[in-house]
Amino acid sequence: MVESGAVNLKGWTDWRPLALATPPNSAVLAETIDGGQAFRWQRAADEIWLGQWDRHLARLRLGVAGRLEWSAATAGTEAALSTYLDADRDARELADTLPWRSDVHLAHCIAAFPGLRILRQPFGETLLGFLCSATKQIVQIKQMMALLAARHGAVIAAEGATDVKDGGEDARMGRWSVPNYHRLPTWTEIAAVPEAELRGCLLGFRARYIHQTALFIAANPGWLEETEALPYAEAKARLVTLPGVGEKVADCVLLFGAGRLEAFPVDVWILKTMAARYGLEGWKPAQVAQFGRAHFGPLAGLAQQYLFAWERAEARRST
DNA sequence: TGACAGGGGGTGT
DNA sequence: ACACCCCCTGTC
Repeated sequence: MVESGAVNLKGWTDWRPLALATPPNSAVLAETIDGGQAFRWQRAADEIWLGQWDRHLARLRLGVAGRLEWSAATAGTEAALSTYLDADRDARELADTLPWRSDVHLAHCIAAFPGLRILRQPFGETLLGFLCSATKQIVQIKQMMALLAARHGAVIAAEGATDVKDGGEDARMGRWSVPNYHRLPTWTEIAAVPEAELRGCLLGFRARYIHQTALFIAANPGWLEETEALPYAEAKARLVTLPGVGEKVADCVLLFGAGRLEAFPVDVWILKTMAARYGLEGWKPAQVAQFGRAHFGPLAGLAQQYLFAWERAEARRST
């Protein structure tokens, strides 16, 4: 347990507007931050989201006139949030460059989720999240991340606000302590954690992959940063050399953690929807990925996210 | 209320 | 193709 560097904070800043050319509605906001790109957002109250990334702790809500508003408990979070949400780019303009004019289904997906964004998360954290993702649903991945942070990540904040309940494991264990917020462990920190303890964070067989990846990254300083800076194809080629990282995970890391919108992750959902909607029955994941990049173009990853959001909504409707 | 299957956003062999 | 882990969810 890492306890050094604790910062006691007085509380949250006032709510302030975050300028977005195309703000999301409530459902699109949820889909953006809690729809499978990121795994560290939770509903703190009705229509208020609490999220963590890097050393930041922030809240989001939709205010009057549908304005997105933020409040932070950490320093420097406004600029970091702007980067995280890729706020300088207009989601509608980006979507408009997709080939929706010749693709009716894509047009429906875009219309259904106006303002959907691709996040720009910290690269290392994104890698950790998607190493956890194999055959796991979002709710389970979020549990793994919460446990990794609570047990092995440095404390980033301790605050006594009453509008946010569970800061992590402490509350679940019924202790009296004020909830602390922890950042995710760095790769160097993970490298120092025995694999058995990682398993204790519900990682299952992923513990071995994460442990070995951590050892490699710790032994090769700068490797992650160099990888993030490389062109898409080279960065992906490097990522897939890590244990537990295949094509799908590498594409997710580059799409959601490096702003490489040409990355087109193909999971079982996309495989199914592409088969059904684009007549690709029997195609293999690599073939569907090639089709996706060719059909959707340089922002194929954004198209993928619209299709994914549509399928998730469809699945919810049928239950 | 509690046990019991079934299946899960992949990767490696 | 199948093992890898084991938690979540729905069901009886």
